[in-house]
Amino acid sequence: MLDLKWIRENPDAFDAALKRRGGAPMSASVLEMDKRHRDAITELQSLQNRRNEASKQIGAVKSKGGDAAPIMAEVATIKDRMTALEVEEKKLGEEVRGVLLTIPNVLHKDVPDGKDEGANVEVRKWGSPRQLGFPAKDHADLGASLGLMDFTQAAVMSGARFVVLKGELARLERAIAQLMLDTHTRENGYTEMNVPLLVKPEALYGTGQLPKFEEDLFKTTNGMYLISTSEVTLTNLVAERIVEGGELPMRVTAFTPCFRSEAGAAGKDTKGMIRNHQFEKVEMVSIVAPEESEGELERMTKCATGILEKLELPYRVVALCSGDIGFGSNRTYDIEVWLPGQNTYREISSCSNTGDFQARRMNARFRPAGETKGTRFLHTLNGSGLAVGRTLVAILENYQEADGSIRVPAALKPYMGGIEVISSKK
RNA sequence: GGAGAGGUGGCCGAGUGGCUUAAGGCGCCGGUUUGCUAAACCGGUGUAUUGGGAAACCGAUACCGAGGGUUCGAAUCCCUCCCUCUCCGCCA
Repeated sequence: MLDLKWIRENPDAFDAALKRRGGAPMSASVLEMDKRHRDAITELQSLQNRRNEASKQIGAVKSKGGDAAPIMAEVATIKDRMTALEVEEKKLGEEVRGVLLTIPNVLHKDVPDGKDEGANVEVRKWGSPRQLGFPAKDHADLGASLGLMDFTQAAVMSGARFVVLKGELARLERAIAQLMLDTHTRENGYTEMNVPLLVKPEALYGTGQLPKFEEDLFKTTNGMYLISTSEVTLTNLVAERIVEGGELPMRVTAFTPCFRSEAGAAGKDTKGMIRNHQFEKVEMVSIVAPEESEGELERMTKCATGILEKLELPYRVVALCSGDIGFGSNRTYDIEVWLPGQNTYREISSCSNTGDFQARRMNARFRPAGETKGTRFLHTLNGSGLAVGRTLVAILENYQEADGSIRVPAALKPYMGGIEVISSKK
């Protein structure tokens, strides 16, 4: 959510920011609504002031045995106006907030302009695709021929976009998550958390999935939602809180399932486990002071790419352009891993700085160290570290051998109980 | 799910309709005293919105779990909901 005061003082910059996102100017309508709201507040407060004074007089007069009827009559005359104003003020306030909740974050000045993902800019590249010397298979074919990846039976119980992993592949997924968590907790300063997978709508308003992207989520019959990413729960750890400055930076990570309806993705990535309704992800969230967030984004991106380097998987880092960047983010780096089966780089992580955008929605503030009064909004960042399912895909495709077996990456061997090669059980 | 007890500022805790602009204490900040520390004493100490001001600041309004209601006036009375604790039942 944007700062209404900032919009008041910088209407032109606000409209320019909307334009970069491909939106129409809104400053005039927002400020008009804001003006009506504030006028209502001002009038209501002056009436409340008069009522409070009159009520005190009534008490004083009555205690002396006098006649308070004239003053009571005066209060009665302003009562109707007050009731109406209360209703109006509330309605106008909700109207303003409702509009603010649908406005995307202001982009960082260095975000490249562009209409869609075609305009994203490659920032750096690491490793080079291995020369296989035979035609690459994709992960779905590899998994099926190993007898350890079953989409058919998953569809029987759950429908499309689900998978059943078996034996060494199930273990491999667990091993990948272990490596990621161990790396982030031991080397990168993150604290491991175990968080809820079901949340109230408020939590999703806080991180920005609601109100605009409800169709991407699974909703339960009692009005809760399955999380689409543990960014939601990890970031909401500071919701409605005032954090002491000395506690910053807060770095938290979690390994959780994620649930997405993939409403707008019909026909996209229908084969394999690239785009499933349920997948596992290790997420990183950093809560920092405003001055630190730009540096933290670079740091977090390196924490994510560090995993790919441990796994010796070639990747590139891409700066998202204005047309491709997420609603709440002011700047995003996508990390794309090389997939021989698709002969291309595919997204495996997305690291975003949301500035104070989510913090405003969540009312997440901090008191700078050494200051006793006053609070400021925190800055929040989130990044996948990494998508575990897609990492498994990348390992299958990059470590495949001509006979369809999979070598276990060196970094994962300690987590695989000595297994060096995953081969067909047929 | 059943029965009971609760939810008041950073923390503890008083407060059953108007001398409460939420007592008192702890903590924290500043000051006095002091060779230093401690103690003692004095003063200060929330959040948000709104109005005024260039600003430091000054005024107003709201906030005692949340939302409604009664009343000239609500932390206090009424209704609904949420959460916590204890016991019982069920359960991984």
